[in-house]
Amino acid sequence: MKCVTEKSEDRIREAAKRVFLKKGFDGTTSRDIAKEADMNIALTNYYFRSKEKLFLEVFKDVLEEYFQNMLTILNKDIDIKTKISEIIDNDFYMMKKEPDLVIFIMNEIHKSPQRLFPDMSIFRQVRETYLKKQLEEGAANGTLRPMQLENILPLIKCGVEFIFMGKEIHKELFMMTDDDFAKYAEEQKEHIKAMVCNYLVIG
Amino acid sequence: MKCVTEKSEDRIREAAKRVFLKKGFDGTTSRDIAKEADMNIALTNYYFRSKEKLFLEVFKDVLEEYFQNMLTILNKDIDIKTKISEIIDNDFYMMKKEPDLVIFIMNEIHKSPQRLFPDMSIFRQVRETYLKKQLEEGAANGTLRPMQLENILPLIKCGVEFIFMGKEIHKELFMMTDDDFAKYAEEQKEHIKAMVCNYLVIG
DNA sequence: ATATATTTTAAATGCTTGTTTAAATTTATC
DNA sequence: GATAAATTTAAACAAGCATTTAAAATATAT
Repeated sequence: MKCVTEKSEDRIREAAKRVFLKKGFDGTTSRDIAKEADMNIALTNYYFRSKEKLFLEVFKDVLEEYFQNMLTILNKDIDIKTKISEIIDNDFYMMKKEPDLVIFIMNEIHKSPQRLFPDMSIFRQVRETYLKKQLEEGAANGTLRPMQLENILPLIKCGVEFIFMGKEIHKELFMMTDDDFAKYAEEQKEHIKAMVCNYLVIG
Repeated sequence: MKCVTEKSEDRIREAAKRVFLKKGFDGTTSRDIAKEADMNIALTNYYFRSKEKLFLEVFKDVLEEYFQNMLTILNKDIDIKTKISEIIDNDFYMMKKEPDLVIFIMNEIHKSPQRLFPDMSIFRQVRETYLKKQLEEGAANGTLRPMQLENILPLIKCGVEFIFMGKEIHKELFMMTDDDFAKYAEEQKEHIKAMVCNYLVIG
């Protein structure tokens, strides 16, 4: 049933995002997208010229969605333990809200990296956050273990993202139900916070 | 050019593994596999009945390859710091040797978990290793922070696997060449070892 | 050497793919 | 309200898909 208040182009873009996230580029057909948007198949090419171009638009949005909230937190003027905790909490929230997002990004970039990095100004923004300055100052005055942004950031993010990307294999491996997993993930989140802070913050 | 000493069935299986790992199930065609094996297209179905059945055979092998070396290390009678170090080194070695393996497993299971867990006796073996006993004893005598296998194991594995799965995005994000990344990954490996050991081992 | 079974082949099957066409319909402009 | 532009539609396109067929080639057994 069509929502008349919304532009067709946006309807297609949003439908495409849902389908691409779930099935990946190779697993998605133009007809899947048209059906999800409840529109004629020809309209996907009328508005976006090709499946490829539609995908690139969606992918750019998805990649920015992945970085945007983290970027805001990285630039906050808060102490570094709180910052790490907030990044991890945000990651946790994101993985629950959009369980397909990270594995989708990882997989699509892994399969064809060259095609997916056109401008990506968001990358520069991640490189130049306030956290970087905090790390330098902390290392200089001896409160933090000397580490670069590229070393600490993956340590912060990998824990939560890894168990959610591998949710089904972790469930099977450790014989967990969905409820078990939810409780397990909460435990794991606190372990990660403590482990990373213990390692980075001296004393 | 055909290798006459090798059975056709095995040639197809090995070609299929290479292509599936690189392109995923959806991105792989039967013709891709036949071409990689340098054999007639009809032979894939002559020996394996369907692309799906061939994939399931390959996937089972790949999943066992993922767990097998780790399983051996988990059962070694060595102290727990050494054990963690060996698991991480092994992960590192595996990611360099088979860069597509982990993201492939994660992605395929994420997309359709139910179809990929038939018997999986390897999972039980992972659950019942000597490490589990070491964790219980260490927690009992106060040398280790009390943790379950399902909590510590992902912490050990996520660091290395995460940066290699996201190799291309990390290269782009932090403006690294392949050589830069190789050095960076070595650094990161040592950070992970130290961080996990510091957290698990008391004192 | 001949008969049988196995393996390989080229060709064809019917179906799905991304994309395009041209006509029909709706919307905007004067 | 007529005309032009934008949008939507059903239908078709060629190409590629997984799979099957039946004949040819090869290996095996008698």
